[in-house]
Amino acid sequence: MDYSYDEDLDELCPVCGDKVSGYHYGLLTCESCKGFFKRTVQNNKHYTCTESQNCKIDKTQRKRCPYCRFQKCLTVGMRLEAVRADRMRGGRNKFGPMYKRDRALKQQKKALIRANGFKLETVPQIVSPVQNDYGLSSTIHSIHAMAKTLPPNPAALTPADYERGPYGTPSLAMTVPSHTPLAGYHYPSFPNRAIKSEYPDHYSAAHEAVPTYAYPETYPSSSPPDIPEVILKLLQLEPDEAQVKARILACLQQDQGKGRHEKLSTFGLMCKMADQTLFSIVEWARSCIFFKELEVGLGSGGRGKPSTQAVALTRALRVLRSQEDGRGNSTVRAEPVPGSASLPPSLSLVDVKYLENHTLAKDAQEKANAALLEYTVCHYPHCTDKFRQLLLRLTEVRALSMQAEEYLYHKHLSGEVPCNNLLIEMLHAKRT
DNA sequence: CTAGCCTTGAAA
DNA sequence: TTTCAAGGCTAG
Repeated sequence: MDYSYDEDLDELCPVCGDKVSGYHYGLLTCESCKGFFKRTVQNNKHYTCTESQNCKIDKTQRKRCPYCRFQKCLTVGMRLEAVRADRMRGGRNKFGPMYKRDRALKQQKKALIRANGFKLETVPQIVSPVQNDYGLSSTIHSIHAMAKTLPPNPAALTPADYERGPYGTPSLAMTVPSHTPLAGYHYPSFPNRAIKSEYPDHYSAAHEAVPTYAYPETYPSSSPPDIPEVILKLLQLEPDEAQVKARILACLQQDQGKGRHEKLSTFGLMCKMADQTLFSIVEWARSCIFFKELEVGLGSGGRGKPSTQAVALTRALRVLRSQEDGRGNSTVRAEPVPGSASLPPSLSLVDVKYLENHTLAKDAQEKANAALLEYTVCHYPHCTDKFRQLLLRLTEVRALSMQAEEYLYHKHLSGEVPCNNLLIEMLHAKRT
């Protein structure tokens, strides 16, 4: 959904734009499209388009081309199987829980918009009006643990998924349908999308060879996946914690093995560890889905100063590259800040407003936030404040981070931080 | 055939 | 008992 529009937009029928009268056959539609869809499916109607099958469907023209209207019904996600073959009236069907969740999601979004006085896309700025370093990263980290406890297959939900228990076993009570969906309707526009009915058809010729429904795979706004795709992708890229730990340990042992005379203080050791952790973060950023598309030119935009954090990260990346070049020295050799560098995408969420490609970066932030919101609404339906709470944790983390930064800087000034420390390089870059 | 209003009835 | 998304009815 596009959050930048007014919330009233939610009240418009996705087929014709008329006023929505409730959930019908899978999503919020107007009364007329509900009726149209019902008539079409119940009576197994097949229309033809006299034009080129792409007629505009709006409130005034929806009567003109039933073919394109029905096509649009399917495209936006109206469900053939919600039309009952037995014509049973009343009651609830298996879509109930889905409607409920969709409603909750919409409400949460609205509440959020209202509560903050502005639109969701600007939410990142509540978190930190000054800087957004690793905002996305920390967000992902904070939910990583939660995600791990979830069932392994979070593919897009269909109503059938609501009927399964938390461990994938169908719950007995739900396996017998109270109403029979209308089977056998086949709409030629989506030949590849035909799926088999999940239920036996008690009423029509039982177990026909090809009892097919057809509808597009997309299910806009009404059936958010268990775990949003964005989050899944990010999770795939999450560095393996054990690996990171092992690397840090190896690095420390390597130093130890060199038989250095000055033994590192605890603080010194921690700096080393932080340094290595920083590498992991930069590495993560380099492969992160959002950043891959971004190409950021520093200093060439003539649009204010480049992000100092970006500069710092540029250094980090150059150091990383020099390591990769095979000289194998794990000691940091920071290079001078380049006047103009092609920044890998990794840095773009850092300080969106200074980046050339800030539209993409903003978009990434929006996506991440939307995904997080969706996730929290789905998985913490009873904790309506979860999303905000998580965002608040981020502010706390940032506050801590800034304290640590101050501390580190003072330590550095008094000469207590080991030289060749990437951390300090970044600190310098930030402060210049 | 359309679309607004009415009736139903299982789930919440 | 209330809800609300199914199906039904019917004037236009």
